[in-house]
Amino acid sequence: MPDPTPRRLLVTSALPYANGPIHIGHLVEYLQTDIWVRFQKLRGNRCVYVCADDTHGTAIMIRARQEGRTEADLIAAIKQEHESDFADFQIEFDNYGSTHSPENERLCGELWAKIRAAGLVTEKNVEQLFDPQAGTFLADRFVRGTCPQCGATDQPGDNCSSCGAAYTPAELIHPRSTLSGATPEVRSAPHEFIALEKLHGFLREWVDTSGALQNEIANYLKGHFLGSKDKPLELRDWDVSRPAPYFGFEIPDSPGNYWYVWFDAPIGYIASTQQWCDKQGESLDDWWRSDACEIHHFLGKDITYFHTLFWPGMLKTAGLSLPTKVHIHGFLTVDGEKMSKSKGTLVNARTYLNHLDPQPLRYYYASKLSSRVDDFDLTLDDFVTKVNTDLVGKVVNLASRSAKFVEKTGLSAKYPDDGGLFAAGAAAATEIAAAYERTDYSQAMRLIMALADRANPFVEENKPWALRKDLSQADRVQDICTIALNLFRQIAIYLAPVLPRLAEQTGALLGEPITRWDQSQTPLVGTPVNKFQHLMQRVEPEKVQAMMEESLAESVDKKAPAETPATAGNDALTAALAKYNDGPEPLTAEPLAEECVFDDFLKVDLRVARVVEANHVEGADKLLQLTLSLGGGVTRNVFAGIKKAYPPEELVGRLVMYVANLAPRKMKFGISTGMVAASGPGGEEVFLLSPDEGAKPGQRVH
RNA sequence: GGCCCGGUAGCUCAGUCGGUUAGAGCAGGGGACUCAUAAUCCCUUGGUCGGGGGUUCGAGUCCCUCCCGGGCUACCA
Repeated sequence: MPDPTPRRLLVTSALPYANGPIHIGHLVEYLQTDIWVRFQKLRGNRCVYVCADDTHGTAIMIRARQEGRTEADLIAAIKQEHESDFADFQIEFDNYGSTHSPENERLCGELWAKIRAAGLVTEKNVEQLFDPQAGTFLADRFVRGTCPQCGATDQPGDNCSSCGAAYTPAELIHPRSTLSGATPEVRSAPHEFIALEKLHGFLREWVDTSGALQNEIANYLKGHFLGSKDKPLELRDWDVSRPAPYFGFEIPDSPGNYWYVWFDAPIGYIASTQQWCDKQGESLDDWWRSDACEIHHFLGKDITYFHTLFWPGMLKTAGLSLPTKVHIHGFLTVDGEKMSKSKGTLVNARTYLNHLDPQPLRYYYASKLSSRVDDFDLTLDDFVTKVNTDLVGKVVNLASRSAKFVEKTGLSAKYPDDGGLFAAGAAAATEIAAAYERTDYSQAMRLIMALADRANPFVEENKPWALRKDLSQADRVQDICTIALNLFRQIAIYLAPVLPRLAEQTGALLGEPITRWDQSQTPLVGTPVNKFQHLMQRVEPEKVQAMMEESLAESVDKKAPAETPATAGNDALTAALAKYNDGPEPLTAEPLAEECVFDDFLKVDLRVARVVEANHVEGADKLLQLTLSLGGGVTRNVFAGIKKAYPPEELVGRLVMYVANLAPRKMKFGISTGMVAASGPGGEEVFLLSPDEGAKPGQRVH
């Protein structure tokens, strides 16, 4: 049952920022959207899914600078990563663009002109901190200093994490730029503002009556920004420009000023549509200036503000279509906690893919997502059991237990009496479709699994494996498997938006591709059945474990270099570091080794040992021969390359660090058993390690 | 502090307009089966629906209040 008249739908996901990789939190949104888009296409609707990288702003500019490359270079590389991550998660965009595109620049200019013509633009001077060393204005988060209220040091530029006071970065005592460590100065520059308050009436009307927003979102907007009807709040002017230098588009009628990233980002939706239109020979007006086209935005609750006030305001002023629906989702937690880099729970898409197939995550998210703004939890144990039980145990099992019995005969010519199972499944299509339509995927998944729960007992009761032994029952076996496979196929169709690969494989198995929702209404009969192949692998807990470990390892790797500039933020630490002024050469010469686990460390048996003899070695330039005591009369013979740094007589009696279980090594002058630990590049610069007073020979170091 | 969302079985969650003995899946226990990726099927244990009060013939559901968790926001509603 397709919709009576095909709808035209333009669908967007929020634009990921070109400053980092896609992680499993982002994926909630792209998977939610992709499932919806696939559902719409399966239903026969005309649906176009556009997205783009969000590339502008100070953060990108700074990062490019730090990495010594151009912004264009940086954002091109990130875009490639993003696109391959999405593709490998089976997220299919009709167009994936960039906000740094000619189409976007042109459209920004067009919208800007309309907004200016409507009299909404005002100019005001803004005092902002300027980093004289980096030569750039500083966003609040690039400034840290001492809280003017409570005196806590190293606080962010907008509010104090200690006492909660709110202030401007200019009010900080001892402010410092986190970019250069320099003391910023206050500079004044003209900024362009959009007077949103002039659209107050329109926005209130839209929030109240358009039906585009979830209830809780409408409440939130009224509570925080619009105010109640009898007690309206004033909408603040929106600062939409940034002075140079800024990576973005220069405002044509305000030279030296650039559009703020949040001005050009949503316009990126239109620009991406434009690119798609150009490729398809379509007209942009049919998508952005047509009542016949629905516009659906999917985004996270963190950016509600931009998409539900500014964006409709901009669209309205520019004479473009308003969003039909803004689908706002909550955040992902992992094992009940906020995702955290340091805990490794903020798993990158690529890290996931290194260990697991995308379909389990697609299904798991679907089974948890509703049309509400609630957060939901990725419970790792639950993830494993749910996916394995539902998809492998129930759904795929239907095919895998019946397909091979009909490999030779194919499906029965006529659909047999199944006691109404297929018809009941067909009837469920309406309810399942309605759940998908309102993005209540968890409900859809429950309804679909209920079908699988009815199909398996059918196979159980009819025992094709037993009947098969009786040749006279061959037709009956074929009938039973025809039913089982059709029930399976019906489920695969319903799951196709979530599990596109399974749908493809099902199409291949039964010789008819799954392309339309209404294929669920008619059983397949009289067609051959291909050789059955595994349709899905179960999720092994060990792989999930390995993924989490890799994720944790990544977060540790990245932390070390990132912390170097970040120390500029901490007064006491900065002072301490300055006092000792240790240079970077040793670390540079020999970077930190790959992480190992404690068990790895334990493999090395480090012991305290006493040097009881130390002798020159005849004919050796660098070596001394040492006899080490581990106490209790246990001694070891070691050749150590420390001759140029230590005269033997100075060594006798002292304690050293001894690598006790190193495999003995035959040398020109004898066998060396283990080694003495020392640092330094070698030659005269060798520094033996010794334990503090009190250590005893033979003690293990750990 | 304000606002919003939650609290239902060990876990993850359904529960329509207030309507009979509160449901599912997983986990636990017992059994069956052996076609299927140790998959499947049948039976089964388990809940003062966060506490208290109220409205009602009847409350998981509506109202008040308190407690707990999460989110947003911040001296402004």
